[in-house]
Parts: sequence; structure tokens; C-alpha cells
Amino acid sequence: MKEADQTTEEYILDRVAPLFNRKGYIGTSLSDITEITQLTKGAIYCNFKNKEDLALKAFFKNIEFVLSPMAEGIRTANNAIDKLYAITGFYRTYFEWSKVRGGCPLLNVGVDAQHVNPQLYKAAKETAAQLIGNLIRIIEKGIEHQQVKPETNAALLAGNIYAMIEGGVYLSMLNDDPNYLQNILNVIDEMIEQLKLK
Amino acid sequence: MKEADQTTEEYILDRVAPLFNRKGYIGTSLSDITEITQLTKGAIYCNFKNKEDLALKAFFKNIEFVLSPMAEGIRTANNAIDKLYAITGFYRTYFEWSKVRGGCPLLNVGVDAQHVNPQLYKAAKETAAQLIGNLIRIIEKGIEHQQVKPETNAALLAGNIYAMIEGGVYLSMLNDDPNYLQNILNVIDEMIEQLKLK
DNA sequence: TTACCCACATACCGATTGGTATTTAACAAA
DNA sequence: TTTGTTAAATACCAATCGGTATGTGGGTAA
Repeated sequence: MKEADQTTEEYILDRVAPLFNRKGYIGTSLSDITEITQLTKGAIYCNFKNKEDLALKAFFKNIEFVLSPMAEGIRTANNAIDKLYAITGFYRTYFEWSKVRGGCPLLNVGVDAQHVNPQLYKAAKETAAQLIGNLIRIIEKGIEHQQVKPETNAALLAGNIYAMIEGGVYLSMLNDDPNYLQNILNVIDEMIEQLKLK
Repeated sequence: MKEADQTTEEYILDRVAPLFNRKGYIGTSLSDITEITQLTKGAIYCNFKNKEDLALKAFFKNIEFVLSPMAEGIRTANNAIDKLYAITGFYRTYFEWSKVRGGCPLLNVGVDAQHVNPQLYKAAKETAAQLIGNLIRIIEKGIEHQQVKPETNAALLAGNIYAMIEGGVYLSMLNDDPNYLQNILNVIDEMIEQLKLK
């Protein structure tokens, strides 16, 4: 059941995080949680302050899980254009990858928690800001190192790219069809190609 | 309280629909509903089969409300390109317009209901299909009448446009900042401009 | 005037909610 | 062997959940 060197807290998070991602904060009940962990409320409340605490940590766990393969690809690429292609390349695997986890946690929590749980909503907002911030920095470094057209508006472009990605993720999840995301990634790749300094 | 010629059913839907849009299906309780309508459960269950029935009708009410200004603009335009511009023009008002209603019902229900309420999820899916279908038909008619480049892939383009719009809506709602949507609409407008048959 | 109908209110239902106080059992230190 | 600690189980709580059975009061038709 529990992996060898895993604490109970980690074990609970591992089992519960996908549940929160799928059913949302209110939709996930304590009995759902005790059922999937095969533990009792005593164990849950011994390791987490309350449901909100658990949900928040589950969100970060989900984000870390679904995004973990992206960092490596970005790091490996040694110029801005290739880093951007690494990002779209990662998102080409994202539909299948996040689907087993209940979809994109950023999209799910951002929509689900807005009028329901301020803390979770704030966490989603900050995560999105961080992702877009990373993208901005890549583009700006690209301009700095003469890899990207100097007239590029980094913040504008980064926001557009993430809007397109999340929109593609949304339509793909809604229709259970990876093509919506793939098609929008093709458009983004064309945009990246146009950024190149010839 | 209730408008003159309004049935109780319409009155309940009017008051309850924004609530469902904001808080989701599970997040909206019967006591929320009786509170905002100033009616009792007797009145609710006299006019609706159950909570699911009410939520479903509330969704369609929300969709009809937020999208109602779009049809007129499309109808008025007398060629495909102008109809497409009418759509992006409408979505330039969409952030403020849908915000008072609790955001985009298509996005909210599509994300919220997926693993929680199959009927609502299906309704969101079908609504999205209808919107994209309309867009496809406009583009295809444009090709037919030599207003749009004949090599245009209507289904592909329509899917991309809606992904971009919903992504922009998502980021704008998440950050309470209309610019994400505006910026992506600018990109879409550029795409429309390129569709023109010179 | 009476009888009926029906929209809505009231009162109640068992089940479930998130949370807590108490108990238990296993282990470590003495 | 005893004691202290602590993680987890158990038992319990008031509040709320969605839903229903019964009451009630005003309008309508006979």
C-alpha cells in the first residue's frame, strides 16, 4: 500500500491529490478521502490541519506532478528558441499525461475555486503568474542574446501563448480529444518560428 | 421582487442561475437557493424536478444570457469576414459582460461538472460543439462566396479560434484583468485579416 | 356557498458533512 | 519492566445536505 520510505503525509497526498483535481474542493469529501487512503479521519487530521490545508498541498502536488517533465526539456535546450520549442513539445504530451491525474490542475482549480475557496484560488493565480513569468524570462534572455527579434513584446507574447495553451487544454479535455491542443500548439510553433532572428 | 408577467419558474431561474455559475453544481446548496429567491423548498420542488433539473436549466439560461448579444452582430454583418470580426468584437465586451454573471458559464461548467455531473458536462460539451459549428459554417460560407481563401481549413481554424478565446477568458478571469482576452482577440483579428481573398 | 385545486409553506426525514475528544496500540527511553 | 510519547483508530458532535409528506390559504368553477 504505502511505499517503503514514504511518510504517511506523503502517502495521503499521493492518493488524495488526483481526487481533489477531479472533483474539486467542495466535491471531495472527508469520506472520499478516508476511503481512497484506507485510513481514518484520525490519521488525516493528525497529518493535516484541516480539509483546506490538505487541498492546498494536494494542489501543489498536482502542479508539481504534471509540470515536472517540462523543466528538464527547458534546461537542456541551450537557446531561447529551442527552449520555447521544448515547452510546446512538452505540452504535446500534456493531454495524455494530465488526463490520468484528472486534467490540468491549474485550469481545474482556477475555475473551481474562484468563488469557493480564496486560498486555493490565490494559489492557482500565483502558479499561473509563475509559469508566465518563466516564459517572459526565456523570451527576454533570447532578445538579450540575439536569438529572438528585438522588437518582441515578451510579456504580451507569453500571456498569449499561455492563453492559447490553456484554451487548447480546455477544449481537449471537454471533448476528450487531444487534437484541439495539438492544433493550437502548431499555431504557437509557427509563432515561435517567426521570432527567430535570421 | 418578481417582475410583473414573470412566472415563478422564470423568477427562480433568474435569481439562481448566477449562483450556479459562480459556485458550481455541488457548491450551490438548496439553502443558498431558498435564501436568494426568498422562497421555500416547497416552491422550488414545485417548479423543478430536483436540483439537477434546476442546475441544467440554469446553465442554459446563463449561456443564453451571456451569448445573446453575439447573434445580432453576426446577423447584421453581410459577409464572412465581417461576421468573424463581429464575433471577436463581441468577445471584446465579454469579460465585463460575463463577469457580473460569475464568469463564462461554458468554461465554468465544462471544468466544474466533468467528474461531478454527467448531464451538465454533456450540456457544456454540446454547447461548445454548437458554437464551434456556427463558426465553421460562417467560414465555409465565406469560402463558398469567395470572401475567404479557399485553402482555409474551416474546422481547424474554428477550433483554434475557440481555444484561444476560452484561454483568454480563463486568464482574464483568473487575474481579473481584461487584457489577456483583448490581446488574444488582437491575434485572432490578425488571423482573420489573413483569411481575406484579395 | 361550497367544493376543489394548486402554488407554495411548513415540518420533517435519514444521510452525510467537516471537525474533535477520547481511546488504543506500538515503540523508545529509562 | 515501566513510563512517556505519539500516530492512528474510534466514537461522537452539531450542522447541513437533498428530498418529501403534509398543511394551508387564496382563487376558481359549480
